[in-house]
Amino acid sequence: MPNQPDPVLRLLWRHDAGEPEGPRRGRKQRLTVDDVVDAAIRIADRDGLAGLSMRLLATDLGLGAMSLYTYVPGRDELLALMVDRALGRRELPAMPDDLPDRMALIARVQYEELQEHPWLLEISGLRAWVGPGASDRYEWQLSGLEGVGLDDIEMDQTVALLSGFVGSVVQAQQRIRQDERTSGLTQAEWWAANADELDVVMAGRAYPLAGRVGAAAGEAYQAATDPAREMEFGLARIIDGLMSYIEDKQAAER
Amino acid sequence: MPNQPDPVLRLLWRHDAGEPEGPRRGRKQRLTVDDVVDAAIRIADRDGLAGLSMRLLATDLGLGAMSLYTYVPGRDELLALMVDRALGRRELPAMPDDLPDRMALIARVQYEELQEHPWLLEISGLRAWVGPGASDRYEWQLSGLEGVGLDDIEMDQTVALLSGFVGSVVQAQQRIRQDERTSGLTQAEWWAANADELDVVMAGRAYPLAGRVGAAAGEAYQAATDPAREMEFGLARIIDGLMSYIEDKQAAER
DNA sequence: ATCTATTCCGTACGGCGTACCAAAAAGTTA
DNA sequence: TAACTTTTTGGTACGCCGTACGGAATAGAT
Repeated sequence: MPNQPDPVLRLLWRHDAGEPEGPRRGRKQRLTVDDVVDAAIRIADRDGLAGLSMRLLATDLGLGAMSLYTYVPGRDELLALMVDRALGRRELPAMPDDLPDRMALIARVQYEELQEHPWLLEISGLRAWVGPGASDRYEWQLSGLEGVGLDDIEMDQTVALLSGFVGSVVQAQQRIRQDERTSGLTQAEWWAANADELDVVMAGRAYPLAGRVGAAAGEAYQAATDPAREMEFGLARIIDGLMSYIEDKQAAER
Repeated sequence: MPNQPDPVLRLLWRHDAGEPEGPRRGRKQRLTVDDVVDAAIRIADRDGLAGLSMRLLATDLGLGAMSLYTYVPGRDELLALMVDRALGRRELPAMPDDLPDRMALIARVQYEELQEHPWLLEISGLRAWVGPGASDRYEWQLSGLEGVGLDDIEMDQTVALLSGFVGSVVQAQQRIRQDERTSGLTQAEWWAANADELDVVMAGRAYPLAGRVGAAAGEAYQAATDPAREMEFGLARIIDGLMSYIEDKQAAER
């Protein structure tokens, strides 16, 4: 015996339950759900998830705080709608012919999206709702991997591998940005200001590799004008690994 | 002119500023910072970051709420201490001889740790403090990659690639667990209960690939008794890609 | 004109992090 | 021993948060 279907699905897919058309009773809503979600995305883009409160959003929309709850059952559901709409608003470019290029494109789209909507990475304890945006995106990602010799599970894992990697790169970048914002110092300035203190505090413990590598990495990321460069190394290795797996598999089948 | 050093560093490294030794004035602290941090980790392991409030932690320790603030300046700093202590408490196994094994070990340690302390993935907006636990860990990770032909920046990026990938795998696993917890249904049950509703709500939109692949992936993950298997595919591809890069580089140098 | 369904929104509750302050306890000094 | 100084302790309170509740306003149906 199946349970009740999940009511949030109707909202995600903007499916007005039951009512076929025509005017309905009661007072009219001044806004649409999309208005609400778009405003929420705008705020979160600027101030992060922590800066998005129901009261602020309501005020921003010219509503009383509690009126929001006629559009959306609660904050978590609003976040789910934001995620799906952010995914859905982006238009998905045509897949190129070359397979490695298709993999890189899947990663690049994810990368740009996370740059644009950093709060996507802040959402962690939330359920993974199936909405139109997520579905379109997943379908598009898979279309870049269809027919190359991967089985279904491998296709899913490949998508997960590519977008998971991008997520971790952007998260690392954002942590750096966060450090600079809250300390008011650039990475270089922070290390300069704390070098003596670190010497004192480490009190004899030596980090030969970490010291050397950390300094080199710090300088390199500092100098990087184009932050996308930080992604290149890992992405190239991943695509290499995927391509050689696919080629081996094709060779074995022949 | 350098700014003031960061006061949290003293705390992270448990460096009692100034006072060399001997009895100090004033009332004695009933507990140590480690007591506080360990209790916080215990709570977060069980209930997640959302379940860890300052009041609850204080009560758990037999303190009044505000007494916590003599051990720790605030909640964010407590989280930083928790992260570093969680990293530091794990003992790091010796690196094996084989390079691919060393890479796999770096990933496996990260994997086990995130399973043990899922809240590590919930911490996102926080600064990346340099503590003894993080430093030991980074040094250990780098020791597995030293002398194989990678330059410093590549070593850093390789560590980031491996542990970033593991993070995304565990995060995906946890999202599934979260879905099952809040919906009260297993993945299979949820899809069964919502299949009809999804048909209605999707209203003609077709997802040929997503439907096929999603179903296959869902079944596979369902059946997986050992969740570590979900990591194998991606990790194998990454290590392949890294190894072939290193081998090419060594060949070019010779 | 009345009824009913719906949206709007003011008020309020419990929980959060934490600022502030007075009381308690320990070492130092007289 | 008594007075002073320093530190911990913990009660109270402030301003946020998400949101439950209920009454007022507004729309179509009768």
